Amino acid sequence: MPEEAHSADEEALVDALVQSAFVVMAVLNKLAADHDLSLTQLRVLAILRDRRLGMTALAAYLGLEKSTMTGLVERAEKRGLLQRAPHAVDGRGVEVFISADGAALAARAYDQVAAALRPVTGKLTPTEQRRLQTLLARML
Amino acid sequence: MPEEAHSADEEALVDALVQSAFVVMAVLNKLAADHDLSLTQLRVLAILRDRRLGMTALAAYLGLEKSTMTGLVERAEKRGLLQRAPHAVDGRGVEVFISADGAALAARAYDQVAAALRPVTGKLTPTEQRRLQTLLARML
DNA sequence: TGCAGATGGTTGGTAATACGAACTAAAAAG
DNA sequence: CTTTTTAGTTCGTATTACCAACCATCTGCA
Repeated sequence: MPEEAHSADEEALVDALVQSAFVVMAVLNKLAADHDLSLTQLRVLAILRDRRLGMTALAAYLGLEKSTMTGLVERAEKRGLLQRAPHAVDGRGVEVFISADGAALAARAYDQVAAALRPVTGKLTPTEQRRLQTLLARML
Repeated sequence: MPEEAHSADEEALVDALVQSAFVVMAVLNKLAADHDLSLTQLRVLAILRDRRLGMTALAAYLGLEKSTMTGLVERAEKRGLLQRAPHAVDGRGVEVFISADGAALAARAYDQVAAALRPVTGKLTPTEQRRLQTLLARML
């Protein structure tokens, strides 16, 4: 028994969204791999581009358990992409923030994402691109 | 040095695409987890909904190494979601195909994806939804 | 026909990801 | 000043995924 009836239109939209998600993810994944990063690590760098966060907050952003973060951050720190420092006020807390190397890598990766997606986005005219962007923005 | 200059428009579109990809992925991931599946396993089920494939072909669809497939398919088979049979003609080959249970689960999951995305897609009017779908389809 | 090379899969080893449960230390609440 | 909550880490486990090495079979070609 289906959860709920759905129209052909809805089906088409869901398909399109899922498919485009996989395309984007494939690009991100490959790009991350080129830099010897996992997708998650790339996400961490992206998140910390303009923020400093504690482990728990970071985990929340990513939708992961905090216990997962320890190793993740540890490895990134060992590679000099992130840094950890005890929280100024809260004696338990740790603040994670991006290093210069990490920021540079994040910036480079960002450009590469745009470049890698250009063949895809390029199939639309500039007007269409703006319309697509607007629709997606409205949806999120 | 940036790979290539990019406009503010392009940046906005890339951001929107990436963000929507993560939203969709989060939905898929959670949904898969609800069924005790990984995202990859869910993908396998989706792919095999209307096909039988060999291990190598399946790996190609997923963009993974064939050695990765062995364990993946093995576990899914053990759970009765997939089946394996020697290829009729090619003595080396294995054909992987979905079982009745697997198909049922895939169908259920599909409905749930649509349902889970409804709060998101629902932010657009039906007309906008159609336009979005059209634009995404043109792009892919 | 017969053998060299290509192809399909598995195996084994390794690293990373992610979870949950249990634990320490510090902070907040009472 | 206890009790409880919160922040992070540690430990054990399963899964994902890769690579290299490895059979078995199949294909091309001499």
